[in-house]
Amino acid sequence: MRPVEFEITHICRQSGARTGILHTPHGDVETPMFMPVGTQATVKFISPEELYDMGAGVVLANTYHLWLQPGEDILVKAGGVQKFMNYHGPMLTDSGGFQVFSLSKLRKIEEEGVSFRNPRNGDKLFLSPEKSIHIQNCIGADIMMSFDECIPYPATYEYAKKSMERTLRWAKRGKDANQRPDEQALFGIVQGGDYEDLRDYCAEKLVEMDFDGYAIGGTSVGEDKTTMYRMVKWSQEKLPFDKPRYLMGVGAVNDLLEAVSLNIDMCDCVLPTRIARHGTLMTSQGRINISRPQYRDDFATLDPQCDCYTCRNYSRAYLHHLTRTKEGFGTRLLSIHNTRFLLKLMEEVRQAIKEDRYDDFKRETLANMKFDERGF
RNA sequence: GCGGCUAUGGUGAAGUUGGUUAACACACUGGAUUGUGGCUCCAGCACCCCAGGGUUCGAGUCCCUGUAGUCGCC
Repeated sequence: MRPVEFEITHICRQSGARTGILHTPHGDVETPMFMPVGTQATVKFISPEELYDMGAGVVLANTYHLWLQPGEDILVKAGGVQKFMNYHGPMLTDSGGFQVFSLSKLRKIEEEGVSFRNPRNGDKLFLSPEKSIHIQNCIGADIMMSFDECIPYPATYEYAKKSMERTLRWAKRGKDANQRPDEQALFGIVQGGDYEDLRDYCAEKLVEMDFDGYAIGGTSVGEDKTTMYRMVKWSQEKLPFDKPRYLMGVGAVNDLLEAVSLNIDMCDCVLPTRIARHGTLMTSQGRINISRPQYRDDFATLDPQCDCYTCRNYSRAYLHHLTRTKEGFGTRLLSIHNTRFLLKLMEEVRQAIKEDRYDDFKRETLANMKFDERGF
């Protein structure tokens, strides 16, 4: 018995997309799903109670950030991240691989691991597959991620190949280092840039190592949509059908809908919470920047089709006012809305799959939302 | 009434011995944001320096008059 088991519940006769249930030590969640990101053991501005209320399932936390602060020893003393932050649903930790890519200019990637500087204070840091898994064991989330290298786009074939092969070796080392394989699942991550044979090979080798699930990494790093969807497609062709597939870092509406068509079961993204902090909202009629002057005296509901706490209780004019005055409550209300918006979108996705009309749903949803090519 | 001081965009204000595209900040208006450095980043925003006249090759910068504000005195 694995710590995390995946059960496919329906395959859409129209699209081939699937619904499933992810069974975790902290409860079952339906897929396809969107996972809110709580980097520092909190989804910024949203309480655990609010997360339950809006139907959140898996919540992410970040190995890199929790390692630096408060430190993995504190997580152990707390009895794991769920107890620490009082969120009792399933959780997943990213390995820190992406942070090495995104936060640090001064880094040196070697076979043993990655040396880099803490961009905040200049401290010398070193992260390796073993160390990442050790910290993730301390954090204690239901699902852990392999420590991988996320390469930029574009990358040469030679570099993408070299990096992908190293990511495979790191995946093996991380798997061997896992001290709690019966309590915490571990996912492998497919890399390989935008090269079909590399993605294909990487997936095949990861499957030989037999992970609990498989993720697709190295996307949303500056490539265009067509390239990204190709990368996803190439990555998952060799993946076992009955294992969960996780597309990392994707949260634009059109990307989520396309990912589901490609049999992706899980996605996570900072997008809804990050853009909320800057006043941008996703609604059923398209994107809104609530700070614009036109909303000053707009007393309508933010999104009449949304059932979130914000839309049930507050007007656009009030949200505009809170945003202009930089009140923290405004940030909370906008973050709640955007997060619920994507969770609800995925509820509708699952319903459409179960009713064998996912292609129709995707087409109509994109038409109604009038998002631009970015998809939000 | 007399004397001094000041007068630059929506706001606070830089503007060197008069010399080119009027600093900076805030506000404002757009935009960005995809495995999170929350309160960020990028861009735009004074056809003109209270009004009028003068000196000068050239004036926000010098001179005169007016106006407004401000302080002091009667």
